[in-house]
Amino acid sequence: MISSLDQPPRAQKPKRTATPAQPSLSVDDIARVKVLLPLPFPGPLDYRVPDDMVLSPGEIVVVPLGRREELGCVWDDESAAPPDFAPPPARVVEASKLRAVCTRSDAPPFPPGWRRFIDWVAAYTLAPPGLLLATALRMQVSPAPRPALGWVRCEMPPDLRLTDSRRAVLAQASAVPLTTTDLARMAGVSSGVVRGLADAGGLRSVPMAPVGSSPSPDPEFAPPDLSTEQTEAAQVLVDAVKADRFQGILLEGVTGSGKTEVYLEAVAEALRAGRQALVLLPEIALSAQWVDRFARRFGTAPALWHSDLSPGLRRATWHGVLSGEARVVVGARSALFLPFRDLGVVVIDEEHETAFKQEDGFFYHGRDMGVVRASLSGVPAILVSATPSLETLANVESGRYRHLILTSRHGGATLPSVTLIDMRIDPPERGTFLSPVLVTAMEETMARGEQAMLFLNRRGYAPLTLCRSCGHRMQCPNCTAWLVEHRARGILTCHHCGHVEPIPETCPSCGAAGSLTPIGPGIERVLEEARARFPDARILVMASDTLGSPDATAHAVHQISNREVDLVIGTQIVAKGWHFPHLTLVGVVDADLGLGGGDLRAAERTVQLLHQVAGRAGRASAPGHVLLQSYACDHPVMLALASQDFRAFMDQEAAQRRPGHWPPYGRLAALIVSATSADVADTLANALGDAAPDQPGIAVLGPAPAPLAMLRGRHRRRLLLRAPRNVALQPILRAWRARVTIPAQARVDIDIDPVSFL
DNA sequence: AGCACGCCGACT
DNA sequence: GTCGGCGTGCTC
Repeated sequence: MISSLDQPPRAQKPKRTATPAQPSLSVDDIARVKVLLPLPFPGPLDYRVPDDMVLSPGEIVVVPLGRREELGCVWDDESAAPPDFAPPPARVVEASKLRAVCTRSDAPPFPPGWRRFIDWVAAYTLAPPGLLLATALRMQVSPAPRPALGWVRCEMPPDLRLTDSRRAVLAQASAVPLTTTDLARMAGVSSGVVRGLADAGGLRSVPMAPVGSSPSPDPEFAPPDLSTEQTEAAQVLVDAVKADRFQGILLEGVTGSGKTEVYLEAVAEALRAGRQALVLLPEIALSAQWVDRFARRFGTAPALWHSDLSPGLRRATWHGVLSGEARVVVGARSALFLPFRDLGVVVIDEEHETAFKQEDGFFYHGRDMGVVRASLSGVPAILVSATPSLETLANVESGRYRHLILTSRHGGATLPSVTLIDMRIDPPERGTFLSPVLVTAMEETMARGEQAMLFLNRRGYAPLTLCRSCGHRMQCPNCTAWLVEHRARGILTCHHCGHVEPIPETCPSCGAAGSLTPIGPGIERVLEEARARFPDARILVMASDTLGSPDATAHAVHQISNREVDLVIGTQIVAKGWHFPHLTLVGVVDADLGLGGGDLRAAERTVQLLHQVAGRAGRASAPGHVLLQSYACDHPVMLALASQDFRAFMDQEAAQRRPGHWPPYGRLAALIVSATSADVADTLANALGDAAPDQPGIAVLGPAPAPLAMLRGRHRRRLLLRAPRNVALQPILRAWRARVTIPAQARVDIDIDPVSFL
């Protein structure tokens, strides 16, 4: 739904040729350059080039600014953003006003594809380009670069005690040094195991070689054993990489169909061509199993990129990407902003995931920007999903993307059966949340020695705490949200701002003692019920707040694969692409949960999430079964899940969105007004409402209090702009914003292509 | 983002 | 009379 796809950004393709640009001579015969500073300016500033200096775009320079000096990046004379949404040109500063560049750094320049991407994203999202440069510069800065140590295999001391975890570590260790973290992650154990093994003499420590000299992934290391269907799809992807031009390709395949193995062939082709590959994952939690698969295919681990890399590794990876020596990067959406020198392919795995949408400070969609990144580099973008987003399907339908489909599960496994449990007919006993039908199925599954999973996308014990005497509801002081009880920790907490308070003895409103009652189930409460019903079952809880680190997640996954667990109870995190071979039953505790709230994409999202959860069942030989507890069994979402006819469901969604020009058949932008005072927020929101654009075809909704009217102590109001697809929103939004004065205490954030309506 | 300038309250 | 609060405004 982004205009790049209407008008693919022209891949100005003097790629692979580092054009040492001529410093442009202006009419007044003074050499000037544009320099982008890491500051929230509307664009780059002009500087004079000293006579004895030659500068090329992308180079890092020090320039004077006011009475201080700043680091900046020599910028291109022309914005790479298409004219329909590029910012208006800045007025030219008189030659006599120009100040001279101080010094030029020897650091390698930022590549042209990267610069075009920064320009494009800034123009598209209405973010100051300097702030994007600022994040890029921050990425490479490391306060404490310390020489990392890695572990390699060595001769075993004869008295070494071997445990299962230690064996797993040894199986991953080789002559290639791996850091403690990576080794633990790959083995699915905690880093303590690695340390313990090393202390016992089972591993030898060597200084890590710099990233550049680590072995490149070898495209011929272990070619996969693919089915006919997979081979055909892989060939198309390989050809697309060979073709070396932009092309959008949707790789759709049922859960367990081996999509990863297929797109890794595109990565292999990029490697053969001596180029780089970027694989975007929605959340890095997926990376442990992913890295494992990658290493089996290519003989070495890829470079990882996510927010909590150690500073040293981050810096090394950043420079490896810039020098071209880091060949494959797998990362979260921020990896888009790495300065790839010679990108050969971009893969966006789980493209339907809303986790790709960044809405923190500045707003962009990682999936869409991934496509733009590929497009600006003139290379294919491969979007991968079992349940593609409506946006991507619309691009397929209109012929902008090519469509590859994998219809069968890999290795002969069959898709799970999906059955609805009508909670109006088979309700759970009073005070419990599992229907007798589900309980029976769980008993039978575990009796067969197979694993079961319960899914509930709600952390904590209960989502609402209510006083039975006066009806008071425990609410967050900073947000328009209920406080969620976490019984294990004895607290009430807000899932939006992190506010924590102890569970009070008496009602804070009427003072009644023992009257506070938990309402509704959270995952802890389901655990309590499961423990009571299955006292002998080995139960594992998987929730983002109980797992904490990637290490802990990997360990949990390992336990499940190893059959150390009978029952898994989890939130959203269990829906990721995990492969659990012994899991045959999935019970969804509250299938209706995501449907409330009036969100445009609530239905689509629920189908995608629940289908993804269902896909965890029956991935090996034993068939899988999925039971959905619902009070709305005739809802289109439930019918789609039961029939597994997603195409019909998506067609229906499309038919609902098309007439009103809702995405992907129209464009949306949200203006989020926020201020510490409700008055200031209201005044500004109303002023924006009065100054709203008045053009045929363009609708403005609001201002209205944001669904979370107060968040982290700030009052929020929203306005929504809707326009037909062929209208670029950016000029309209720029003009709109310029018509009002934004007081210093308030902020207006612009969210182009909003996904969440919070 | 910094760092100015600028215009109103309690201090040597 | 000055030191200093942080409210607008500029930086090529």
